[in-house]
Amino acid sequence: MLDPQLLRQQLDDVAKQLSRRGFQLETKILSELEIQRKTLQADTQNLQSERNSRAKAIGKAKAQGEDIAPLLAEVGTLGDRLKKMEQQLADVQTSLENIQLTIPNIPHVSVPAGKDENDNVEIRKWGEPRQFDFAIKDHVALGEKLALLDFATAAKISGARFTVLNAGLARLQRGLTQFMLDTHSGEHGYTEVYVPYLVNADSLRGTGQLPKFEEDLFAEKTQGLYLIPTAEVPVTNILRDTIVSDDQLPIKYTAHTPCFRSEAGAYGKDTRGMIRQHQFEKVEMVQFIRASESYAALEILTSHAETILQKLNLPYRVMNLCTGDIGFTAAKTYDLEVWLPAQNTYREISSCSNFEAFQTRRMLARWRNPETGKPELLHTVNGSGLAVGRTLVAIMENYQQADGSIRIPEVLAPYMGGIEVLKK
RNA sequence: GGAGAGGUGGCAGAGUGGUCGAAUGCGGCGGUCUUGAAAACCGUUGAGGGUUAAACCUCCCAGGGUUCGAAUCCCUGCCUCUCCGCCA
Repeated sequence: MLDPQLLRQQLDDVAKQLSRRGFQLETKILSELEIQRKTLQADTQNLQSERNSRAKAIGKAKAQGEDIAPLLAEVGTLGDRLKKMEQQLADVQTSLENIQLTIPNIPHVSVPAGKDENDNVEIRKWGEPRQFDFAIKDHVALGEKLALLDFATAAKISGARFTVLNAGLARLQRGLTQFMLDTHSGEHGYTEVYVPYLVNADSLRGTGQLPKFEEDLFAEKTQGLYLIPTAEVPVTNILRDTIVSDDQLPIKYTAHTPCFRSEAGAYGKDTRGMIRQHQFEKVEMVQFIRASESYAALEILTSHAETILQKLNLPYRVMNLCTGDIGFTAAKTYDLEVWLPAQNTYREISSCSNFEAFQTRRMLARWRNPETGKPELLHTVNGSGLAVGRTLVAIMENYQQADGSIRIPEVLAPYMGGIEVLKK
């Protein structure tokens, strides 16, 4: 959510900045509602004030044993009028809020202008794609040949966009997850947390998935909960409705969770293999930070995700997403794209964003500034570190050998119980 | 699943229809005293809106209701705790 003050005072400027990302702000409706709100609120408060003073007078008179009947008569229909006006005000405020909840974040000045992913700007590249002297296979062919990847069985159990991992590959996924968590908690200073995978609507509203993106979620019917699309939701909501002290900052969490996405808008996209699944594993990093430090934190957090790719020796590039491609809640996003030889291209494996106060305003996540003594909104920065399923794909394809076997990256050796190669 | 208790400020905990946004204690902050510290004492200390500043308004889990007036009464929901049963 954007700052309501900003929407009141600099509506046209906000509209202009939002147009950079192709969003058209309904300035007319907003300013009309805002005028209504203002007058209604002032009138309502005046009536409330009158009610309060009259009620107090009655109380006082009664305490002194005076006859309160004439005072009661004076009050007349004030209560009813007030009730009506309060209702009107609430309606206007609800309308305003409903609009505000669907307005995306303002892109940071350093976000390049552009329409779609083709306009994203490459910031840097790391590693050399390996030259193969044999005909390479994609992860599906590799995995099925080794009997490690089983889409048919997953389809029988659940349907499309699921997979069953077998034996060494299942272990590799577990090892990868462990490796990522160990690196972030051990070397990057994050606190590991374990969180619920089912969350309520308030949490999803807090991080911005609701109300706009309900169709992307899996809903659980009996309790009205939702399966998390990312650990960002439960982890960020740890600080919802909380004021932390200055000496607790920055707060840095890492968590591993499965993620569940309906992929409603992705029919026919990435149908082969485990690139786009309804269920996948991800390790997430989340930072809560003072406003003045959030852009520096974004750079550092991005480097934490890069560290994982570097340790795994997987070539990648860093993209600065353009105004047309950044997510609804983000002010700036770097995507990390890993080299997939079978697709002969780079594919997204991590997304690192600064949300500024967009989420914390919805969540009321604040810190107390010791200089003013007042609570201020925190900024949130988060990123995948990394998407485990896609990392698995990248390892399979990049570490494949001529005989169809797959080497295990050296850093994962401690997690593999002596397995050095996945083979028949 | 059955039975009961309860949700109040950073924490603990009073308040059960009217000068209550809320006693008191602890904690925090400022000060006095002290060479310094502790102790003691004095003062101060919730959030949001609004205003140049004030006035003023809202918030005692959430949402409804009763009333001139609700933290306090009624209804619904959520959450927590205790006991019994079941159970990874």
